Amino acid sequence: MAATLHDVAALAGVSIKTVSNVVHDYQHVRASTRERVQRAIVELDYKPNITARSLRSGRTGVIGLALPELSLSYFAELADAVIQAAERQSLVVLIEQTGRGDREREIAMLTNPRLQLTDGLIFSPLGMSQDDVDRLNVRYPLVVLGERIFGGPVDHVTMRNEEAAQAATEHLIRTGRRRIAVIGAHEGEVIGSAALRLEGYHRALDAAGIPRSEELVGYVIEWHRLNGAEAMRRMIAAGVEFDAVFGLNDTLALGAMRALQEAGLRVPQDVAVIGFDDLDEARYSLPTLSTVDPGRVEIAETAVRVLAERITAGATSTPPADPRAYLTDFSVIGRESTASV
Amino acid sequence: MAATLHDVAALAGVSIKTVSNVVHDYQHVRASTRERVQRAIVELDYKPNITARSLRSGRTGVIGLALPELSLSYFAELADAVIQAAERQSLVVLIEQTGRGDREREIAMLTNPRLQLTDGLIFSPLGMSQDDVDRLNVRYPLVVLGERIFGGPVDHVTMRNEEAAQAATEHLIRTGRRRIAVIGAHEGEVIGSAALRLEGYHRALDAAGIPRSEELVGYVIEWHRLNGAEAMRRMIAAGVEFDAVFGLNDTLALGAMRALQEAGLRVPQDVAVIGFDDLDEARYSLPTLSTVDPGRVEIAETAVRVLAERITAGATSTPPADPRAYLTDFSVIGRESTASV
DNA sequence: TTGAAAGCGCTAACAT
DNA sequence: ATGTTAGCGCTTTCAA
Repeated sequence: MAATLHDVAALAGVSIKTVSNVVHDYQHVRASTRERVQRAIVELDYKPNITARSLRSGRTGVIGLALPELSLSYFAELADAVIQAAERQSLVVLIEQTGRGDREREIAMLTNPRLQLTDGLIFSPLGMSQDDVDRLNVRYPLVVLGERIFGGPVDHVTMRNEEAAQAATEHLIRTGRRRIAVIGAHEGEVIGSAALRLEGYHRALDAAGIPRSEELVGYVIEWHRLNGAEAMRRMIAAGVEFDAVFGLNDTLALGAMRALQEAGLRVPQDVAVIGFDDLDEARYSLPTLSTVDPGRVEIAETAVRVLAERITAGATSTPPADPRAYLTDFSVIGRESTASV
Repeated sequence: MAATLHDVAALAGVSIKTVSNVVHDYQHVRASTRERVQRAIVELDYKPNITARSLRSGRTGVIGLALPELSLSYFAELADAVIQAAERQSLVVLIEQTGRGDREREIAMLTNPRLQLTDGLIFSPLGMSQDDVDRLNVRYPLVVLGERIFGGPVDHVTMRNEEAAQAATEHLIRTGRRRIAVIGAHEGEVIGSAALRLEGYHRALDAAGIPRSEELVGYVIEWHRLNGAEAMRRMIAAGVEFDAVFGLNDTLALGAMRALQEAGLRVPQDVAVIGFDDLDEARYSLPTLSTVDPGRVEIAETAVRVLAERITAGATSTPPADPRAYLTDFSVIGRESTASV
């Protein structure tokens, strides 16, 4: 059995309060007493019981991170960043997976009793929508990521989807491209990353005086390589002419690039390609993929910081009286796939 | 403030024991009483306090997973599998990252107080070695993954590296290849995945009567795409002749494939390529990458099951008196990169 | 400067 | 079938 405060107190010949004082670096402890206690702590290899401490304090030092799936590279890299940011705040991260856009599971996650020993939650929904905004009315600190829900009763951290997508498209236009295909649109969807990024794409076209063309929009169901490749193949097969492709995320762009190469089209000579996300693998494809860094690390750091602040602020009121929205900076990263030819 | 057992008991006009009985589906509760209690539970929205329960029971329902980094696809996919397996056992997973082979951090992780509210740990070291085997003598349930340490005092789950690598090489030989390069060896290393897989490669050559050739071994420092591409480029630049490449993991193989294509070599016509790991992305490269599925899902499931068993068995003795080793089944997955030409 | 003691919310042994 | 009660190990008044 592990040593407790009582064991240490008994060995040092003091009360548990004194041991507790020493453990917490309380100032008013006589030096000799402190030393005696410290020796006992070392001798018994005493470690405070975090569960007991949590029961008293109501804090566990654990935050939850609910995301779709770690197999999706974007979320794996996001989780990496969140864990690192949490570590700097002496917090530890418990990860729950909600699946690829499973609305029901996402809603259920918000009341998951497994989150009980968590001080707060960073939540990245993929299936919920604006209609579900009331579900965010939870009694614990919550920070929401992404662009499924805006204006909720909780803090929100997200990227500048529209502006970043516009910048990516402008990057293509700047290299002289005019027939710019976009891969990854969601049929009839008006919320979420797909809709916002598509809107940014349209704005860039409009600003440049390039007419919009429905045949240049590639629709997909999911944002995986396969879908990107299939949408691209369909467009090629339909005889659509284009000189550039904007993949609404890197994975789609990589899939599209594969389809282009299969069809004998050279990247970037015949077709320039740009993605979105700045995944690790965008740096290693052939050719390397130009993309947009949407500020993933900043998103993680902001989310953890804001959550930690709400936790520290205590249960004054949850949801908070002053929910805030945070937007991260983005940057376009030019690589081989959009190099001038 | 959240409702407690006492609140429910008061409202229902019973003792907390009765409420507890209802919560735990204890049989001997009069139907009318049960219903009254249940109504009170609903009315007060009572949720058992897991921290308090943990303090009593000594269990938290949380297991730790310590791995190098989620940004490394293999570990992201492993974590995904572990979380899913844990969920089936009603366990939740807390993830700690130790970095890319940082021995010190790995050793420190084993005594990390942040793991206190964890019932046990699944540990995937990348920097520790056989010399550190004594460090695994911890006082909590521990399952070790990988091939850095064998014969330790704890349960161990790993893949059949040698046999799987031999099978991958034989797959290449079966398609008529004789000059088989291998990418990813670690200079002077005798333990770990690299050494084991290299040994499997050699065995396959020996069995087929193909002479070993040092010039066909590509050394790298890390197992990333970049290293695979660089090692491949060096070999091509040195004028080494080969008709196949075995990447000691998928990432290396994908990097090597990029270098081959840069050099104008066709895959699989000029050079066949096979990897190791069966990452998601191996299914989407151009050409799709043949690989070995080392049984990642089985590793995760076994690790969680064994850990859960040790936890349930209780603190009879940790380390266990009968540490066991588990080996998973593997399978070679033939895709385009090794298709017959 | 140090100690005594009351809980945090729950489980489980014991009692009725 | 239901109630009483003693802790789990810690923090935190309140006293001394």
